[in-house]
Amino acid sequence: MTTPRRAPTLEDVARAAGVSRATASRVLAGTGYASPVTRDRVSAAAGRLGYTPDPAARALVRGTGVRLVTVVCGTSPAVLDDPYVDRVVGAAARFCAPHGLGVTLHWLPTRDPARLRRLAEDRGVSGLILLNTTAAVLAAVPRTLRGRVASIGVGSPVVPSFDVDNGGGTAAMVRHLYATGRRRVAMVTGPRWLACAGRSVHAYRQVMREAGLPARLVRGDFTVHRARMAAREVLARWPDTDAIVGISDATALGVMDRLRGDGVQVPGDVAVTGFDDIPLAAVATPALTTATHPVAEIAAAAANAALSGGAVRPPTVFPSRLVRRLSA
Amino acid sequence: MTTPRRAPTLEDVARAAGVSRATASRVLAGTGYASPVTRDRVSAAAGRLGYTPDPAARALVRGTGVRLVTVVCGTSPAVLDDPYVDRVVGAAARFCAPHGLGVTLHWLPTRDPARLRRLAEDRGVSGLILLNTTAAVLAAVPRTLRGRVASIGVGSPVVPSFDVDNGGGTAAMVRHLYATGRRRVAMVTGPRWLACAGRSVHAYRQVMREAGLPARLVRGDFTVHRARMAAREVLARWPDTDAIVGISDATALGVMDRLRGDGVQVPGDVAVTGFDDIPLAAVATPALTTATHPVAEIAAAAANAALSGGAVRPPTVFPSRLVRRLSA
DNA sequence: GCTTGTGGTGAGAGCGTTTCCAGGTGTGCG
DNA sequence: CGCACACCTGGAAACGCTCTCACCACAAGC
Repeated sequence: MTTPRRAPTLEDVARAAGVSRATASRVLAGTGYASPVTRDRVSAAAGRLGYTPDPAARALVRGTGVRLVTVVCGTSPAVLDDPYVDRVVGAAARFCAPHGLGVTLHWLPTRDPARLRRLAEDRGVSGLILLNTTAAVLAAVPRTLRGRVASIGVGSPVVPSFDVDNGGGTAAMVRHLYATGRRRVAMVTGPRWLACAGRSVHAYRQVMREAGLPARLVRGDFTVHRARMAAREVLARWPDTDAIVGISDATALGVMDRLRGDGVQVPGDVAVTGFDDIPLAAVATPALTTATHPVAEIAAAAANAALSGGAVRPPTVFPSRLVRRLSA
Repeated sequence: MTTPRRAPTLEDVARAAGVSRATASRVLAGTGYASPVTRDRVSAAAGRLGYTPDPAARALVRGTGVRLVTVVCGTSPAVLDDPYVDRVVGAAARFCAPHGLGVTLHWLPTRDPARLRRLAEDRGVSGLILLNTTAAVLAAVPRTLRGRVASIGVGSPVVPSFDVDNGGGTAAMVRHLYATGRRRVAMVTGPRWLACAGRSVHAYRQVMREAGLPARLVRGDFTVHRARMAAREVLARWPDTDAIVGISDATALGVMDRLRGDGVQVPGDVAVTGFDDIPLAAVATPALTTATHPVAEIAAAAANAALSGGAVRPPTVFPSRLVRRLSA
């Protein structure tokens, strides 16, 4: 009877190549000296045996941790239920797989950013992606974490940050509405403390101001439920509204649902736009005009930054492209 | 100047409690003997120091791995892009976080299930969740993996499996259509090789047969794009169709979009139903009648099974509840 | 008295890796 | 020739944890 086929260790590779463990390690890591012939023999042996380094042993000796944590800031753990979070986690997991690193999800109360310290001290954590942070949270990032954190959605001078060009996308959207004759354009936003929402709102305000038009803002929270109520509020306050900019596709879909319920024609009476270009935007009624949001690319870039600990550069902004469909 | 606050180790806890490392380990793990007073002292010390065991060290010595891999079977890596996969990964990540385990994503070619062996031999892997598997893939699960695998979506005698009650949900749906007067009910399915799709189709066939009605089946693939084409095909082949059962909400939404484009009234001319109850189902036009699908619960249960290595029991079936809205 | 348990404890090995350090060779140069 | 210096290698010490094993004290049984 054969043994249950233990995974090959560095020791096995070294023995097969006729060198010491230290040498094998050096060759495989590509650090330090190694003669060409040893190099070949070691890599050959490793290939033949199908060697993969044990991430646990490696993490232990390097003191480097074994998982990437996606930290979602918010007022309650319910923020973890957002499909957006799942997309980020999925993309991060895809990125981390080749490194033998897993991904984990964690809720951080916005009111108590000090809890970040726990994560900073956890030896299992090799990097953090901060989602939906605030300036306060970013300020609470302990020094020991510098180089292991990346932020998605809010820029920072001390943490590498990544996001879609909310401002540019929203500005283009509002201009598009203007170009198609809309003048009484309202916006359903997200929570005020979210920076990405802030940038969108800012862009909206700016374009409207440039056009000499007043801003019409109603707060939402990214859920379709809240968006429905917001739509009603918009029409109650400004009955002549002829366009509503949703901060996200879910928001826009909620708005359209409400308008339809009230017998308002889209885009005939009121044009509606979203942001994100989720797959279902194309099959909404009418098909939703929106702007792209490369979530997966952004998450991968953030994961990379959180793991490679590069220098802090100005926030990386991913372009957003207008997708014109029927709703506006 | 203080040192950068190294995370406390078991050694530190032991010293603080005045016992040996071995004893501290026993107390914290709850294994073996320990007098009540020692127990108290150790737990107190651990609490005071904020001790968390290093997952890497623990995995190393226990030979237990450090991440849970979500294996998605399919013909191309594109299967990883399915939002459903992200939801499973997100839920698994939430479940694994307290254990210090990360989650990773991996594509397994349906044609080449032997590649599972690589994962089985990877010491970094402590458990596997198989998604969209086939009987062939399940048969290829190496013995060394028994007790560390769970399957979502397809049952197996050797692997604990979990899924929503596709059959029951679909049967209830078809009966609902029948009860509301629909007699010429078609179905847009998923790929034939997917077991979950098979169960839905089977249930549909059975209910139709019991009612003495012929089955009308068109294959889809869970994308809205394919669903649109499938809808057209349905109407081309059976112009008198008065209801279409979608295998998923995305499918149903695609179907509705096509019907609308063709000037067919929903639910006036044709009723349409989905499956999953995604948030956007409620804001579709018309609001989509569908069945619930507790993805997060299922994923958590599967993660638990893959990690705890319990005995193989008959597949665990999570109930699906009918959600009646306007489309049927 | 001596054995046999049984509850409680600590010394120490070992998990697989990286890395420091102490050697070796050889080559070039004074 | 002697010495520096580059190149190459292996021994061994960590990293933080679990777990086997040996040990000690005490009680019960012959």
